[in-house]
Amino acid sequence: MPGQPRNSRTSEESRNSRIQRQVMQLIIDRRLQAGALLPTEAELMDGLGVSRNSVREALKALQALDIVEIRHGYGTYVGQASLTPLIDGLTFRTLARHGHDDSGALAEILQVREVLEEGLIRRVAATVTEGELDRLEVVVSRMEVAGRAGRPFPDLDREFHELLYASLGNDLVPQLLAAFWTVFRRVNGARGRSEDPSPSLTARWHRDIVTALRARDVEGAQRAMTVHFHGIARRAAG
Amino acid sequence: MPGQPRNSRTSEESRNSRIQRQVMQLIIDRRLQAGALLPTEAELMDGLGVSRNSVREALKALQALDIVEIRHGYGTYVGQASLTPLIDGLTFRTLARHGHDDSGALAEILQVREVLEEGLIRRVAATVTEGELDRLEVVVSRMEVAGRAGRPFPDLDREFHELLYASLGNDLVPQLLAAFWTVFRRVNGARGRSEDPSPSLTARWHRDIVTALRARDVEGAQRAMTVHFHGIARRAAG
DNA sequence: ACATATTTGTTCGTATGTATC
DNA sequence: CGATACATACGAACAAATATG
Repeated sequence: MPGQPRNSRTSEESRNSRIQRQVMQLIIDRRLQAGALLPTEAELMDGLGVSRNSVREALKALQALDIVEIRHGYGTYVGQASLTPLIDGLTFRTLARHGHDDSGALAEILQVREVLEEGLIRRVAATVTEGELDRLEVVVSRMEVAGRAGRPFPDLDREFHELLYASLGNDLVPQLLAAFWTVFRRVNGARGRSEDPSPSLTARWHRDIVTALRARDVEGAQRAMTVHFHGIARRAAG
Repeated sequence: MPGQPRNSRTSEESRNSRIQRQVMQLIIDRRLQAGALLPTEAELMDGLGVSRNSVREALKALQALDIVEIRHGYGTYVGQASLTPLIDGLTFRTLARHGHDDSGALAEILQVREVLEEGLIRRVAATVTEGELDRLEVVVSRMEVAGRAGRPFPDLDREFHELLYASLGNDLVPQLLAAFWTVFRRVNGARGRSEDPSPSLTARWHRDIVTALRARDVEGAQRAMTVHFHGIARRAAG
């Protein structure tokens, strides 16, 4: 039976996480932006007074968080700090926790997406420009073409929702939604569920959203979004 | 000038990420739950046909994602797959991208929280039980005590919002909100901003939320939540 | 096209710290 | 207390990828 970790001396941080912290601090202190070149492993060894293996283990951990990006034979760069770790974590968590037959975890993700998008669509209705609506309509038209042919259109779906929230000027929003979207799709795919049983119906949901936005009908837009999500949920539950 | 990575042979996965994937697959395939003991490094070496260092680097990466948990001298366990990586990533991203003086990144996080909680509170109003309301009221009372003494109460605040969404039965929701909350607090703290300039006001916002919920006043609850967030935003902008 | 320097990737050996029995 | 099993850490060497001349 494992007890709590010993930790004899007080506030002793593990070597590895200390190095991770130091590298992050180095990036912040030197104002390094994404894509900037980091010190080499050898320089970090000297600067931090640890072995190469320790440096490498810390860098691997930071790479998993997309805080650094390592290129074989060239160097280590400051990473994008994207939400990739969230995608990986949520995907794993969903597959590992509920085995291979439960859909409860997917429903949780879907509920978060639904709440977010229902709230966001109201704000979008106030800020979206005619130009953005035109671009959205182009995407919807392509959805309808695919839908009539019975072809699913995951990329168009993703593009639609990304375009939709561009006018908010909040970079976190589209990344977060894209993360949830990706997890949903990955887990659904890993369970062998069909991609989109009725593309034409999905296309119409999106058409309804644009129509309501064009009319600056806040309530209607939110209602259309709700319908959209209830449609997804019904499929996922089956 | 660095170009794009070579990647001569198509679909070549790096060794390290392959090992990571294999370990995750092992957990899923064996139906290992959080806290379960994983094979030792030596066993993984044999099983995957790679050296100890490669195994260790992969495990460190998985540890950063909270997919495994490594205990010195004892063994490696399946992790909680919490949202810790999201917290770390968002904190770093906020501090690194906007330097030390901008509050735009904090505003983005706050907007996501606001949209989420405004949407969630409406659902809570329909599902929350009297017992849960009682517990919420206890927390609020303690807030008011602290508020009258001028003491900030970050832990009570966190507990309130966690309790609030418990009735939804969606485990992801409180974890996600807690993650945003932690990032906000950490970044705000790293910038030397005062914790909560007027605790008594904060306490009243929470009181108003409970009062509206008790009356099953959906609109009022959402309005109270909006007021709460606008208050936070006003402070963060200063 | 070739050689070379630089940088990361991988492996091995060894020693040390930590928990269990 | 010792014995055992395990993770942690360091150092050295070679392999592979990349850039430069």
